Amino acid sequence: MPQAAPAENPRKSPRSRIQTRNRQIILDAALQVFSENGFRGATLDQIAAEAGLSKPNLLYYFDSKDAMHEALLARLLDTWLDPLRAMNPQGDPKAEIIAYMRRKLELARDYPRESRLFANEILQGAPRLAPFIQTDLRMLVDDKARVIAAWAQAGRIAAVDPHHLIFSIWALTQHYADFAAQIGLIRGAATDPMDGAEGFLDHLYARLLTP
Amino acid sequence: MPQAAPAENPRKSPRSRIQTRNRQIILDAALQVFSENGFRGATLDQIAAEAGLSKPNLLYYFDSKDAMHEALLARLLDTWLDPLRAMNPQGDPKAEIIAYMRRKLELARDYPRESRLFANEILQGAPRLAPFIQTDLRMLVDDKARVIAAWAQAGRIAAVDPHHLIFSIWALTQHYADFAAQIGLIRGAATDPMDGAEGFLDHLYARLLTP
DNA sequence: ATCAACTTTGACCATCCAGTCAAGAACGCA
DNA sequence: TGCGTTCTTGACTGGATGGTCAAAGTTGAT
Repeated sequence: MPQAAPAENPRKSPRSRIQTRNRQIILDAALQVFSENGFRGATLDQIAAEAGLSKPNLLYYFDSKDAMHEALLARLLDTWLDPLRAMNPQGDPKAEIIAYMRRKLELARDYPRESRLFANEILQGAPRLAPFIQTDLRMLVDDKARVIAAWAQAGRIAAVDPHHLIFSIWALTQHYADFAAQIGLIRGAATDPMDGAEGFLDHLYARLLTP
Repeated sequence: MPQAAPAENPRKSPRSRIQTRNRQIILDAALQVFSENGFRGATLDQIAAEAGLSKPNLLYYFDSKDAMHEALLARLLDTWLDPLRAMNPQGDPKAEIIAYMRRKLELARDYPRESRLFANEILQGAPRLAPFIQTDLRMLVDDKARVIAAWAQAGRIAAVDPHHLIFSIWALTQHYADFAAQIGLIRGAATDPMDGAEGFLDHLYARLLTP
């Protein structure tokens, strides 16, 4: 009985140094390839090449292409909600909202591949994220929407639809990651696509929210 | 010599009623499938099923899967620039910009599949649209950016970066088409994802642009 | 040094999928 | 109705691709 039964254990909870290291390398490569080509557009051979490992080796660490994708999404969701969670109902309304926008903009700048992976997923109708969006994300958004509504009610910010406000922050910040190719082609590849974005968005939300 | 030489002519410039009708049916089906699954995720079998035609029949009207995709993008670009083109340098600045935003929002509402097709393309790095974006779109954007800059200079609207202003309009309007799945899951599938969007965006740009 | 467990890979398989082909069906003009 | 042209399709092909397998290489505890 060769290759006894490393089948299940090692992949679920990596223990050895090699395990952790290679799983990390594979996920990085997979993120690169998935975010560039979408799930179906990505091939294991591409990921293997990117990771510098053989294709069967990939499948030693992950049960399937799907498993890699799932692991990436799980890793992503871990940090995706944090910026919104951090919005403090006790803080200054305008400052809190703008700080949230800035954190999202930072995510778009620092993790554009994650943003594109997410965008790809939603574009396809969110087949794998629907459960998460419908529950965790929805509850969080509804919660914060109530906070914003209360701020507006109290006249501490202008009266705006809280949901649309949140959507606008998502749209405006993620646009710089998801549509970077377009921005680069229009403003010239030389200039950083995000140059001036923070100033513009600061100004926009300051204007929008001032009562 | 069977199937003499319908090879080139009929596909380039459809003449018969059947030609026009079936090319149309195929493009509609292809748009549906491409926008749902991306180019690589779409299969000819899916498109054939959606169109109610056999796969070889598809390839009688279009030389390849690529040709269908190209035809769709060409058709899309025909109308994609019009709303921005229509922005009138002689008109009232704020009204012109808001009218442009509204036209884009209408496009997102009426042609969400086209919007997603476009988004898919840009997400993949705009491989097939780069030539168009780098020339036609870029020139148009630069042109209108100058108009907006002049308006700002003259104090007729608030001082904003014209490029970021245009990007913000793209981001905010297309978001409702491209991320419709997410919005639907958060606000409940019952309510129209675009409900309240126009009011919110009107308010946003009115606030942003008032000097 | 030894051995069992862990890691790596070349060769392979089954399926999917874009595209081909030749024969047959439908159309439209005489 | 007859006939050339236009349409349609079942059966097929070649290459890509996700995944398997058994053998070989490596590691680390004793």
